[in-house]
Parts: sequence; structure tokens; C-alpha cells
Amino acid sequence: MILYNSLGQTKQEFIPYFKGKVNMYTCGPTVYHYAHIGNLRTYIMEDVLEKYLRFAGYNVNRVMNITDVGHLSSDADTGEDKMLSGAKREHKTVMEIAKFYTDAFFADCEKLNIKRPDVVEPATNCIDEFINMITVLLQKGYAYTAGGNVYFDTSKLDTYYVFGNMNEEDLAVGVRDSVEEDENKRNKADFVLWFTKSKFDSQELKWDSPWGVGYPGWHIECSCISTKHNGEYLDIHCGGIDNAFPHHTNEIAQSEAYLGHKWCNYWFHVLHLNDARGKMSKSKGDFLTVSLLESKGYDPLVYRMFCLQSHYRKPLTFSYDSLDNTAKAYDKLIKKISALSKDGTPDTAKAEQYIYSFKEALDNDLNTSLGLTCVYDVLKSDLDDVTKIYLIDEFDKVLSLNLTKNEIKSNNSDNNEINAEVENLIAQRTKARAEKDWATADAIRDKLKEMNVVLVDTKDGIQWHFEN
RNA sequence: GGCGACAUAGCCAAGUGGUAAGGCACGAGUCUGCAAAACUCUGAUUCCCCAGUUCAAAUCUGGGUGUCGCCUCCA
Repeated sequence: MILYNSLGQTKQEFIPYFKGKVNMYTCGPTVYHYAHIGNLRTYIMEDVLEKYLRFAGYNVNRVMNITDVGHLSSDADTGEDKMLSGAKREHKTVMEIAKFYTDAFFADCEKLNIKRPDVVEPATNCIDEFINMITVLLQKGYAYTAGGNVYFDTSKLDTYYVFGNMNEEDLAVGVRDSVEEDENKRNKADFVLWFTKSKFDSQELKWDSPWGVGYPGWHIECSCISTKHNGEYLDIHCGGIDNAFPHHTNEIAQSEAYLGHKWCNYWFHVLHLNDARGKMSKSKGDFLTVSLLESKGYDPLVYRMFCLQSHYRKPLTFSYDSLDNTAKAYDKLIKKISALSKDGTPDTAKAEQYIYSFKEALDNDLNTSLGLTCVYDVLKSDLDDVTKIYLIDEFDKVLSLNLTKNEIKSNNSDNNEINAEVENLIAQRTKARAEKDWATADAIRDKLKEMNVVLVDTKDGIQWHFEN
């Protein structure tokens, strides 16, 4: 498989450390608020990557953290923990907030057919590991204490800026108004490993440590949780592009300083979902969630398809017009597939070339757009129906669009009274049509439409179903 | 200011030196009492611009332009 690697900024042949086995790490959500659909784009594309690796025969171990402490809105001491501000906003405790939004996150994931990673670990479960890693970093001389906090010393590294040719002098400090520089730091790029000195006494979550009572920095958790569950050698680290710097850069600094050897070989960064105003972001206030899309009548899988139609390394612009396009395409696709006959046995020999095309598409830096085209190619082919279903089922192991499961609902039997009424009206319409009483026939059709009944006249009779 | 990515039809897009896939929308037709659905057909002499390399460039090189992101909150 060819993957674009942010480390080196080129497409590279993917070769795991251990044959047939892939260790994967994903930066999970900071659970202080709902995930918006831009956040979820990243998780969708990572899900496709994981599923494709499995499809291609790898044994995958995927680990995800849940950031429930330490993610400050600024690296300087003035920053407030995101979790804490979430708790304040909703008059709840930090732990209540964490639980609520963690559950909400995985509920959204389920709707989008995003598989739960093999290991999900909240940061607050790993305080001992954080303390251990920081202790080792201090022993090795990669960290120092200042002003009550423990900092990572980036000047001890041969290269710190691994994802681009940046120079420290070129960094525009204080680009954002809210950012203040921490005067305890020896170097501009240094970052906090452990806080003890905090302006906000209201910080609810604190732990004892060799450096005093406090809490961990944001970056240390990913390094620790990954090594805890994936060992010392990580194959693929995933995340949104905005985390490349400083978060991932700092993870590399910590992990490799701690381990004493190369840590992660491939960095998979997903580009952002934008709307007309630019990047979709929680700090801008209003943002789109899966629930919101659902309330507007969209199947969440339509959004998944929307993402798959594009490439993970391209910025994607969200608009309802575009989503409507996809919604129509999705409906048509499902309709076509559900019309296929399930009788017989699939011809797996004939199917092979289509599997090959599908693999070829995804092997090339996860070309999901082409992967989706493979579904259309199968539908248009001269294969028999069962073989088509077999192939689409195979593809759907990766695409996860419920292509063969999401059948058009036929007569809705939830409410028999309404069903009987609909059947009765249809019978009246058929009678009127037979008598060429078009006015009555059309009036009945309008009435049925008001009841959200969709009529389909076919040669074999009239079929109907409720809309949505 | 520094670093990086992206730019292909109305929209989403494929394409990785050999003469522009696919999807949605639009339009035309078949079917139909009329609709809807379904099916068939239709769209870029050209890939942001300008040079260059080559028999051949959307693809490579150089220089621009535009959009987006990062530069200590973000997926």
C-alpha cells in the first residue's frame, strides 16, 4: 500500500515494523463538547484506513485516547483547561462532562459506522504512566523544572520541527491575541509536561507527583497511551492536520527522547472540512453536529459518503447543496442495490478482477473516491446479481455505507390502521383510473402524498412506502 | 513574515508523460392518461495563468495568481 507520509511529505510504500501487523494510534477527542462533523471527517477517514488495512490482511491494533484532562486553551499559565470550561458552562463536574461527551462521541461514531478502536483509554487512567515518562525524560536530561512546572527542553534534540523546514525565529509568537508566552520556558518551542503551578485553583482534577500536586500537559498523554498499548514501535499515527504542529511534533520529541530510538514511521493527517467561512471549528461558536444533520432529515451515512467521495488529503467544503447531491446519489445507489436478486451463488472467480480494482484504488493513498466508483462499475457490469451483491458486500467492509443492508422499506407495518387506510386509498385510485376518472385518481394521489406515501407504478402493480 | 497543502465541466471528483473515469444536477428521449419511479442518450478541443523540457504535458521544471491550513485552543 502506498500512503502519503507527513514525515518526509511524500507518498511512500507502507511497510510495518512487524510483518502482517499494524500498530495504529489515533488522537481521540477532547470531551468537553460535542464533536462537529469536521472532527468526524477525520475519524471517518481513519476508520476507512483501519478497515482497509484489515481488508488487505493486516492484523491491526488501533488505540485511541480520550482527552479528559490537561488540554489547555493556551500553553501559558493563563490558559484554562478545556474540560473545566466545559464543566463551568454546563454547571457539572469535570467527570460528568467527560462521561457525557465521551458517550456522545461514540454514539455519533456508531451512526457513522465508525468502528470503535481496539483500545480506548482516557488520559485520567494513565497518570502513573505520565509520571514515569516524565521522570525518565528528566533523568535523561530532556526535561527541566521551572516555576513549579516540568518542561520539555527542545534544544536537546537534533531536529525538532519534523513536519516542515521551520525555524524558531520564523515562528510568529502571539499570532492569536489570547496567547501569552510562558516566561519559564528556556526555548520558544519548549512545552509543559506537568503543571503544578496553576492560576486556576478551581482545577478539579489533580494528582500527586514527584514535582507536587498537579496535572499532566496535553502532549504527554498521547505518547504514553500509545506506548502503553502499542509498545515501543508505532506504525501509523493519525490525526487532523492542525495537530501536526505542535501536538504531533511534541509527541515525537517526547516519545523518541524517552525510548531512545525511532518511534512512529507513518503520519496520516486528514485535511479539514471547511464551510463557506473557512475551517469549521468549535471556538467559532456554532458548528454542525451529526444530530443536527439527522434533525434535517439526512441519514448520517450520507455524510460518510460525502467524505468518501473526496480524498482525505484535500480540503473539503461543506454545503447543504453538496450534501443534497450526495443524499440523492446515496438513495439511488441503495435503490439499485436493493433491486438486485439474492438468488444463487456468487461467482467468486469472476469477482476477482473487481476486488483487484478496488484494492488498487485504496492501495493508492486511500483513494476512496475511486473505491466508490468501483461500486458503480460492479453495478454496471454484466455480472449476475448475487455476484454483484457479494462484491458490494466486500467493498462495504471498508466503505461501511450499509450498501446492502439499507434496503428500501416496503409497506410499513408499524401501524396497521394507517396501512389499511393507505391500501384502501390505493384501491380507490386504481378503480378511478380504470374508470378513467383522472380527477379523482389524482386527488387521491395528492392525499397520499400528504400522508408521506410514495407511490411507484410498475408493470406488476403498485408499490408504496413511507418517505424516510 | 515563515512553513505546508490544494486548484480539473453548474457541483463532488478520478487522473502520477501517450491524447480528459465515475457520481449528482441540467437537457433530450422511452415508458405513462398525466405525474413519479425506472431505463437510454447528452456535457471539458481542454485541466488557475505564463514560460520551459519533450515526438507527446492536466501530469515534469521554473515563475506567478488564487484558496485553505499551521506558526502554542482545534480533527
